[in-house]
Amino acid sequence: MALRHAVLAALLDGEYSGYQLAKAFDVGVANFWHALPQQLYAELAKLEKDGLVAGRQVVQETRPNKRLFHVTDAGMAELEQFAAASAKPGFIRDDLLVKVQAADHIGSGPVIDQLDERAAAASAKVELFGNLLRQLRGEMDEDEFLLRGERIGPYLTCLRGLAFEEENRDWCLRIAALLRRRQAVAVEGDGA
Amino acid sequence: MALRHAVLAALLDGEYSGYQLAKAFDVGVANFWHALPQQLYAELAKLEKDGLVAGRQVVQETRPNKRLFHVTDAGMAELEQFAAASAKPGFIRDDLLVKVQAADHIGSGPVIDQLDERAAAASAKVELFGNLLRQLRGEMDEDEFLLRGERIGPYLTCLRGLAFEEENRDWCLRIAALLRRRQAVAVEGDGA
DNA sequence: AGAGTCATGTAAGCTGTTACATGATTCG
DNA sequence: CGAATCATGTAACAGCTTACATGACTCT
Repeated sequence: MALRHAVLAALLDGEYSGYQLAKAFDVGVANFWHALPQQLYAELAKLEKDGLVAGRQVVQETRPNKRLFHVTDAGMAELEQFAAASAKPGFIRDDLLVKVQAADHIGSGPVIDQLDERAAAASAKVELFGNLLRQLRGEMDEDEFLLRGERIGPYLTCLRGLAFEEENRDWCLRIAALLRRRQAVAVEGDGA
Repeated sequence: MALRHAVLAALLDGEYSGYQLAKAFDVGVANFWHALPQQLYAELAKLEKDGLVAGRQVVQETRPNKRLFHVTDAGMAELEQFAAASAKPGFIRDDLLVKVQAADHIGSGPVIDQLDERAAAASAKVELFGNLLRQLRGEMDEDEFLLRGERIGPYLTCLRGLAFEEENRDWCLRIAALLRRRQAVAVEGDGA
């Protein structure tokens, strides 16, 4: 059970519909977990069946009706139990790393392009996370907020996401530049 | 197909048995992908059936016989095609982040312990990766090696792994310290 | 008029994890 | 003499991704 607890943790911030959760777990944000809408609808159904979340129907006029979910007492207990259990280490698993690993045995051109793309995507996320952090802490400065803020969970995971994307961006740019320089060196070598 | 290409990329460095690959893809190293032994044996069987790798039997006297695999021409073509296809972004997916996200709604004690553990594990990996990098570049200094070294793929992915684990360690230590301070502040508040 | 958003799912297939199974050798 | 290493798998299950399906409303 993996997504299960991520959904419960997300619902701590208030009531959300499947659709709203889907946006939060989407490519754009995904500061502490990632999942597709289908998975979320399925997981919410299971969570409700197990009594860990409860939903209430909200009738809308100009929009389709929706169901807003919140965590039940049983859900809180489940989360607490999860938090106490030992966590397995999280791993990097990234296609782009595989390509870089192979880059000197295959054509590095396409890999360089993808490093550039990824760097741009990472930059965008850095900015996004920066904005999100500013929004979460509001008027307070960071130290003050972290010590006395009421809901710091999302802020902390967002900090991790920010650091991750910054590293990502820097690494991609560095490796792209390097592979380009190596291409140039290889051509020189051919000429001599 | 995900693991598939990771295995092909790993086999670019030479011949490996399933067992040896399993160690490389294990918790300890896993600088660009992670997988369990069972998965690797299964994947190698599939890759061989598809003609992307070929194995040769090595008879040993004091040890069980083993099969060493290498990438075929078809395998290289497959890798090249993979490298050209656009990569989907890699996501963070980590139990510990979920726990931190929920930390201010549940008991933060167990979470703090796990942050400490994770920081220690990350430190160990930082050292491991540092050694690996030194070993890979040998006598050369880094810039020289990166520009003119023959096989830099593993070095580059290891750099990414190193940066990731350093971030991981720093974040865990920072958050653990913070949550402890908040516990102290909360107690003060109760007393007042 | 077409694209995007709101809103919710089903079904099939692929990938990854957990548990189980075996057996000799080497190291402490 | 017990634990770890070498060496290879099978079987069952859980989790994730891709493709498909529907329909009204809003913005450009």
